[in-house]
Amino acid sequence: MPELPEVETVRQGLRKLVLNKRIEKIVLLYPKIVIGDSSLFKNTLEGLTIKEIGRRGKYLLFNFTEGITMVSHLRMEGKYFVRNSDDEIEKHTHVIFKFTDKKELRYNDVRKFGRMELVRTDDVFNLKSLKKLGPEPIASDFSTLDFATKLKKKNKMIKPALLDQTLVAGLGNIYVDEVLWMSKINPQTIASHLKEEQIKTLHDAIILELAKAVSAGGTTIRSYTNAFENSGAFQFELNVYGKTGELCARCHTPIKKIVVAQRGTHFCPNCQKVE
DNA sequence: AACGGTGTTGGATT
DNA sequence: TAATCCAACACCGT
Repeated sequence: MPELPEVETVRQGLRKLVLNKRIEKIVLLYPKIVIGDSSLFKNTLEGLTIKEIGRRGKYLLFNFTEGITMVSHLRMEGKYFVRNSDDEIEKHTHVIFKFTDKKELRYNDVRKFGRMELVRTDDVFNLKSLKKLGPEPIASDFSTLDFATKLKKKNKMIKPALLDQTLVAGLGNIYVDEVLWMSKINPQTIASHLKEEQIKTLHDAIILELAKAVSAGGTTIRSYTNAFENSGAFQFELNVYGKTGELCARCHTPIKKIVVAQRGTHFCPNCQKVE
């Protein structure tokens, strides 16, 4: 499911739903979702209150009282929603955060790939997974110059380079295909071969596209919903992802799908020529 | 009905 | 060090 726009939309919904709620009890139906000692996870969180919910890249950061943070990654299909404590437990619910007001936050994940982990709030950005993240894709953090310098050193195709989160945080398979189409860059172009002008275009497309997707509440392909269980609307703005065989909006050439770095990759063979 | 593909990440391998 | 491959899991469409 979720790339940066979806995670951000989930974050905004969760803030409205669970901020300042106190956890009375944690129920772990599938403890493997938790990284580290699951009893410690449970014992630590019981009694704490959710004070803020942040985001870094595709990671949600739940800040609790007592200087504790839960780092949560939804991976492919993780989702959070709120239920009453007497509502039936759905099939793929794995973690339940029961609040003192008889509401509960439930973590649901069909594929069980998502993970959550407790760390001291002061140590969050020392986590290996967060430490490696590149800048947030907003103009104030994401410098064109720095992006260009790093790309010139990458002896790797641009698509996997953008997916690995170190050049810029938050892009996944959908938005990478979209921003490359926007920038007329072939996904198999070696990053170091990109021209100055293309890098600038790509940089700006990343910022703009992700901002637009956040405004639209993210992209729902099959299962993504936000914390209120609403779908996003950005799927209607996509130009290449899932459009195999449909005509390119710019030049009317059929969109092609290939595999690049083990990921399905959609592009226009006419607009996005290899450099 | 079996098989390949699915929005992600990180550990193993080279 | 860095690039590449693949497992973790369940479901869906062909």
